[in-house]
Amino acid sequence: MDERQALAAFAALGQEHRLRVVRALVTAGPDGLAAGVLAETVKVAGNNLSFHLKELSHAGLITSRREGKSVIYSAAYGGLSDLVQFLMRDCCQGHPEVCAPAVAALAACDCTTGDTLHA
Amino acid sequence: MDERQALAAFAALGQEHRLRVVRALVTAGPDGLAAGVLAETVKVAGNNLSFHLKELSHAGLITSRREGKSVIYSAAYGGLSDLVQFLMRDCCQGHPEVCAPAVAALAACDCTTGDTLHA
DNA sequence: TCTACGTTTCAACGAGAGTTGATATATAGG
DNA sequence: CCTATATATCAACTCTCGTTGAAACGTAGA
Repeated sequence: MDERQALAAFAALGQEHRLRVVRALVTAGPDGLAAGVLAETVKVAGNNLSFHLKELSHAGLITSRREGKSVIYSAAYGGLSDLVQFLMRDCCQGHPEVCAPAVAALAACDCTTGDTLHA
Repeated sequence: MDERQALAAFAALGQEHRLRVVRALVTAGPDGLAAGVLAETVKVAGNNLSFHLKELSHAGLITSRREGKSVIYSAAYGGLSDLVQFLMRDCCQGHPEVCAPAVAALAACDCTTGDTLHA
């Protein structure tokens, strides 16, 4: 992930409705949510949501697939992972000792066991 | 870190000049950089940079201290760490298995040895 | 084919972000 | 005290972003 991609991703997440959409999709898991359900969840008009979904998709944070009349959106976990790694990679430049605590905190969140991180 | 703080942080990072400032400060380490040096580094006019620095500071991503005539800015590693943890915590909700690869990738970046992460 | 449903696109509007130039504040030296 | 340097603040402008309503598209069932 280069700076341009990271910039688009951060800008996409720096908007209330879009951040809520991403969180909802991340929580929903790989099955994702239909656009209509998502609209109700984040309380945004359908046409407006469509605008935000396009932006999130363009930023590589979500993906979509059609299922009958519905369009199902789901989180692009790879994109989110890349974004986290982009932040951490920068953090490691020059003075790696300063971000070691962050890595330690993340390691404490053992995702394979389903434990959640309480920061 | 709650949603409001994360929103402010993402919005702050979703701007070209501000993202460059943060990266420069993160790379510079705890010693930080003077406002004037930062202005040259990111090629932004001083008064304009001051505006962005205030926003980054308000988002909890950087800190400042005065040293003589200069004001030295440095990265708020805690704030950045919180942001990463905010993303990962959400990722762990509901379907933890999907973000396990991200955690594994971060664990491979052993910051205590100075290794950088090549994503 | 016609209708209903779900979603997307488009143009227009209003609000807010980012930039610029001029001005103000704070510190150090002569 | 006066000047120079470094940074911050302010008002004004421009431009982009987010929202809205109307219309179009695409799909499924009668």
